[in-house]
Amino acid sequence: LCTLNILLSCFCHLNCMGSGFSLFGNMLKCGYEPNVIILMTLVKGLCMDEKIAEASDFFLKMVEIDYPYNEVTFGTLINGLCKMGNNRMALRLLQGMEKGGRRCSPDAYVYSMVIDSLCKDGLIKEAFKLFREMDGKQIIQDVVTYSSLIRGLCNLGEWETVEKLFDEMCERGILPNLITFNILVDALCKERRVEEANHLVGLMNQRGVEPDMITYNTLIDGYCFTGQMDVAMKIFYSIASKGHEPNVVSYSTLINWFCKNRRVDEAMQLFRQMPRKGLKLDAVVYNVLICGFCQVGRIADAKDLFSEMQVHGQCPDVVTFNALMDGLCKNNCLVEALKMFKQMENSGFRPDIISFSILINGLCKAGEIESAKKLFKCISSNGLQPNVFTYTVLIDGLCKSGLIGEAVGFFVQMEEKGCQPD
RNA sequence: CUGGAUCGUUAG
Repeated sequence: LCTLNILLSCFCHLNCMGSGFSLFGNMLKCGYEPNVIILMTLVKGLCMDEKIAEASDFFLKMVEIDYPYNEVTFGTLINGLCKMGNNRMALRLLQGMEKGGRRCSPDAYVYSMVIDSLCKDGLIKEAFKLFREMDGKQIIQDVVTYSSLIRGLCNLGEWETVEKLFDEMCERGILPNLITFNILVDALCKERRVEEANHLVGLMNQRGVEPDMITYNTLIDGYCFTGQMDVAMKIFYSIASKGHEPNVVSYSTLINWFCKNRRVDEAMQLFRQMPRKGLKLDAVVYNVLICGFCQVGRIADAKDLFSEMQVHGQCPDVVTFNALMDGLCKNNCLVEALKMFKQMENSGFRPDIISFSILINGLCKAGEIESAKKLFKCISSNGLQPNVFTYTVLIDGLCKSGLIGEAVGFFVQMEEKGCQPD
């Protein structure tokens, strides 16, 4: 095991986590019980992503000097795993805590992290299992544990359970805090129940929980979402009287909705106010506007913003490129979109599944079915998986070109690959 | 002084 671990560390050093994982897989197949150390090596390598070399160095030293890893070390690592969406490993590590040479008892922190992560994957049943497991281990759930679960349940629309949990936590003296309320306010808004959300904000005030900028931004987005931009603007302007100042998110929320309603020039006005209010323009605001201009066909303006953001020191990201590529595709500039795809890859940005879907869609709509299929094949070699969107644009393209047989083939394929048609 | 939950942006 020791030898294998060193090898594993080497993979980490070399930034070859793929090899690291296959080694790990082989270890399991050969019947080795991975110990805490092995797992931590693996995790650390993953955690740091770009900083793998340093992380491994550090960890090797930890092992050498029998560094007293503890609940916090575990917490850091489990958190890293969760953030990467690797629930399986996070769970393994959670279970491994008690088994290591130095026994660590899992605490509410690690449990909450994993519960939260499971919830974000919609695995509410698993999350509840852990929640119960805590009871068995006499680990007392706290406000974070409850808030995470509540958020997960909200996302699944399980409101009855939400209410039950909310009451339960109150009864146990675990009082909902600002974040708990913000979660609920947001969930109500996303269900278009904005008035209830607003009412809840009143209620939290009564309970002595002061709304913060996140609360107000959430409401602003909710009112915009339900077509009540006027109400949203009122809230926006009333923020100052509540002792806060609108921040970047407040602005980008409104700008986004002006764009969505094709009111790009008003969006632009708000945008130009931001520096005067001392707000730093971030990549998101730029992305919102670039997308807005593309959607009304003002590609030139979108490109201007693309340059401007770089001048202002904001690095374009995948979203920026995707928005522009989509705009180009939909405005008969397919060739330029493809050029941008190359430019993105050359400047070290990894296209995501959305990039591929956009281009496949563009190719299909331009009648370039063959190229679309070719690009579809490239998806897996980029370490990505086609999703419902990807399949849909391709199937649609095939159908519209009369290639029904091939379309059916992809339909079958998507189901086989566990991608649910919607 | 170390680890956990909440708001805004891109594709059918």
